[in-house]
Amino acid sequence: MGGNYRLRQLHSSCPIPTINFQSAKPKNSYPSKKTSTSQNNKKKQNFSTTDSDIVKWNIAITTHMRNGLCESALRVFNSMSRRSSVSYNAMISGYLRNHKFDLARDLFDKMPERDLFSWNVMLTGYVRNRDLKTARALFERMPERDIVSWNAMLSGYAQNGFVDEAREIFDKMPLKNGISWNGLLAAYVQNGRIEDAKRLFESKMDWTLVSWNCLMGGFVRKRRLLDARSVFDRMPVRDEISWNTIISGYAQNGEMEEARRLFEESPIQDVFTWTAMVSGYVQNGKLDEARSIFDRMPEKNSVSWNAMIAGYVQCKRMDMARELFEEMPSRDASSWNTMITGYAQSGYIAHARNLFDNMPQRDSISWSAMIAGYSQNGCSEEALHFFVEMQRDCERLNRSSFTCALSTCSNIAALELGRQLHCRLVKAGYQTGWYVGNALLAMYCKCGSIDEARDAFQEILEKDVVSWNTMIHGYARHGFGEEALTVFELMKTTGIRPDDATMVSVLAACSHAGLVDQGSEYFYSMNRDYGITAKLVHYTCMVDLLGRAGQLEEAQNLMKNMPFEPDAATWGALLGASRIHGNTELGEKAAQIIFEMEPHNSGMYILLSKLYAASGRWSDAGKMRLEMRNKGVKKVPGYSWLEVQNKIHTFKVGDTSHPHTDKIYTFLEEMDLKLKQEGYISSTNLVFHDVEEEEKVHMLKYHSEKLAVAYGILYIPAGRPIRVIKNLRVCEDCHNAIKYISKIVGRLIILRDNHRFHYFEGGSCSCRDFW
DNA sequence: ATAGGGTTAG
Repeated sequence: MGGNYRLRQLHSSCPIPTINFQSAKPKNSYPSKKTSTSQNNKKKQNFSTTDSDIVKWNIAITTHMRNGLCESALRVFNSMSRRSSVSYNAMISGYLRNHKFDLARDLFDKMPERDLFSWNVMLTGYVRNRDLKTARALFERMPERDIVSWNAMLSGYAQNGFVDEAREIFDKMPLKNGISWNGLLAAYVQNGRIEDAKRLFESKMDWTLVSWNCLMGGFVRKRRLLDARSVFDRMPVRDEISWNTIISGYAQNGEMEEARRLFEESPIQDVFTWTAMVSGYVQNGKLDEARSIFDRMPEKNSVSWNAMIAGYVQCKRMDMARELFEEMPSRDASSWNTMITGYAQSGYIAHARNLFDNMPQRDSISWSAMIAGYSQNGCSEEALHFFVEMQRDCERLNRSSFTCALSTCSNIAALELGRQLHCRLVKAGYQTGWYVGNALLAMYCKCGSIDEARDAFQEILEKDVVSWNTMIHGYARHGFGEEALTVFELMKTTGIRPDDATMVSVLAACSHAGLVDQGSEYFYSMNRDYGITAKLVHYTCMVDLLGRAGQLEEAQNLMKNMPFEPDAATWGALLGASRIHGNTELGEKAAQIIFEMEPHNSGMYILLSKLYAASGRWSDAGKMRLEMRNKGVKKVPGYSWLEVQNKIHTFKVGDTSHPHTDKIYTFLEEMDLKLKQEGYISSTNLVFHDVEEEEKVHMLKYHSEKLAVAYGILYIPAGRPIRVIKNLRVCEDCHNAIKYISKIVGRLIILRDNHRFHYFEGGSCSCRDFW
């Protein structure tokens, strides 16, 4: 590289022959500060450099570097006959500013005499490069340190989630200033340790305005509005940021009236204030109010446009979103990403792909949006392909792309990839901090590794309500109702208030574990103990709980008497219960109502036709299928997939496209014999009657989950669990067969369907056949 | 002339 070569020359050929400054001077390249003619004359006369000349050249270097012109800066540097350490420092700092880390380090290593500035510049370089280990080593090697060095080290730790290390530095510093105090405060706030932040704040007076804002922002992020407000009220001085923080706090929490009142009271409304209001209304589903504010904004930037677009996207009004997207003056990556997400989640994956291909600059969010889109649309192979490409494309995953990637792993249940991400996350120093812990926890839950989920949960230092909810929900979905309730009891002792989401998980846990009485008790305790008003979703949980336990009468009574109109999910719970307990009449009634609510819900047709088939009403079952065809309802195709050696293998019904198809089918044929010996009978009455008996058996045999399980048994080493994911609910016959298979092959088979986890082991399933 | 911090909207 030219730059390196020239540097080497520079250092090996000292002293450099004096050159004519005038001719080497780049045109218009340095500040036209007045220079006395006498000095210039003197310079010309004896070809020597004065100190004030060096200063001028140094300024030139800095100017070039600030404009991103590293080459020009280097040219100036090379042309100098004498250099001070400032010249070197300016070069090093400039290289770092322009992300040329290696050049900076080379020059630092080669410079003749390093002063405190040089060390501090380099220290910051390592910190910015997030190489805390090397930064610390350099810090220890420094011949002397001043408060700048200490603060740089402190903030390095703080920004990368090493709160305890930051605290260590803070405690060791011989001298602290406002920056040091605020650095530690921000470390706590950014890493979610709001209680520590609060304690620190109370330990001293005379905080700067920024620190007041910082603490208030921390409370807002934790949704502790009362605490945030008390900080706001106690602040000795307020700036725009203080007002904007509290206003957006209220807006994000749906308290729009208070937000509006403060908006009017605020001395200044800037683009932040206005946008906070717009997004507040958007987040509370009040699109018209949001739009009217948006239209009245005196000044908009891309964030404001994006907030409004996101509002339309949320309501799946992609036409309106598109209109604004086309109309906005300058789109940033976020605008594109919002649209991509919107299209992908509305099922327009091709539209999403089109935008993705055409956007000027993709970031990790764009990739994640496509991956999530593909996996939600059942295209897990494309999802995985994009995932691998993303890692290649993004040179460094940042904290939020890690979180996105983790949630992608959760969606497609790619446990191995998730584990790898976990390792890379630790290496990058991101294992703690906002959201990352919860994302890891959720990943392990959804990927079906409840033990690793528990470990991840225990590693979260300051568990928030989301952490607890995720853990409880995870246990519930895995069928570990008792464990879920134990965690819930533990949560109550920590002083974290359960919220309505907690209670959904708790009720679901009772439901999956068949704990009717306990579930009812929890349901009544919601309001009594925690002041939580039961929402429709809680009633639906109760219908599910009672229904599964066979108390269909009670379930119906609850639906009649509850203060809400049942929605499709409520009726769905009743339908599921009717199916389990063979009550065709009730199931039919529920299904009819769901048809009216969701005429294109293919799952319901299939569930109902199975219900008919199960009770031998073949013609009704056939009618359902015909009606489905007439109405143009498309059946969502069933997929199952599993991860083997970092690859996702996807199967659909009767799939023969897999390279190991022959082995899989041979295995299943052999398994068939063994199954029969074990007493398994294929429940052929569960498929449509107008299929020939022989074909029926065939269809059942080749369901996607069976193919995936077979592949797993063949290619996953003995002793390891086989984890299969299905995008729909597991077929009843397959469920039955897999129970037997688990016994015959002596393997643990973990199946995630779109409702819960099934642990097949030794001939039985953790769902106890209720799902 | 060169080095350190933090807060608000998508």
